[in-house]
Amino acid sequence: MTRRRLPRSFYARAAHEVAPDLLGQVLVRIFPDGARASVRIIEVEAYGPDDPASHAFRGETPRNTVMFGPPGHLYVYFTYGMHHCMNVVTGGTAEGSAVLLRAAEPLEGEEEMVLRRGREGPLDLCSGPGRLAQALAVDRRDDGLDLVAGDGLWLEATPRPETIAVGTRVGVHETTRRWRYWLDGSPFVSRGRPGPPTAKRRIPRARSMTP
DNA sequence: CATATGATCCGCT
DNA sequence: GCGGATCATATGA
Repeated sequence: MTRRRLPRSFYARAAHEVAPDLLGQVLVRIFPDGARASVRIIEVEAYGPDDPASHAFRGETPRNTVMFGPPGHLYVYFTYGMHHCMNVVTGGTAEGSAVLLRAAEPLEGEEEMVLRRGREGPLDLCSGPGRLAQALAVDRRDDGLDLVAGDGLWLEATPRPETIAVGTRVGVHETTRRWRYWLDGSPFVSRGRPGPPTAKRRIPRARSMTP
């Protein structure tokens, strides 16, 4: 199967527009040792400008510098003393918006991911932001990585996915911005369970975003 | 400096 | 469902 890599223009839109379009897209990882893995994006969350839940809300700091750079780069942060989380920078340069990758479905290289995770079973490999980063061996060395022009990690375009569910973000008590999106009914969603979806939509993917 | 906290995960109950 | 692990980061003294 031949797929096109997502172009910079895909990322250069508002986070809450990019987020649902990321669902179903394939994230490809080439590990430092050359092994390959790929996963299908199942769940994401958008973080925009003027968003109190965003790491960028209080301005640029050494940690979130990448968020204020050009779109299409990876923002990786370390949290809870033991987990890494990966984000895709969106919007315009210096806007400070991004989409958190929360869960995915293993496609290729499951053996590699089992090794990195120390756990078996496809449901336990990438179902959660910390798990996903660990399965793909992503850490702060990957902070700032270019998803469009770099090698090692990139996203490939796929046909439009099934129904998208929408809900509130994990750990964010706010009902106005329902910026958590996942593929409805997928068993690969993370266990940060905010309850049932508050809406289901069929979001047509822009023609330029599909092969 | 000191301290509070977190876009989490896991094991146990 | 709950609490512990474990530390970078941000903030205030």
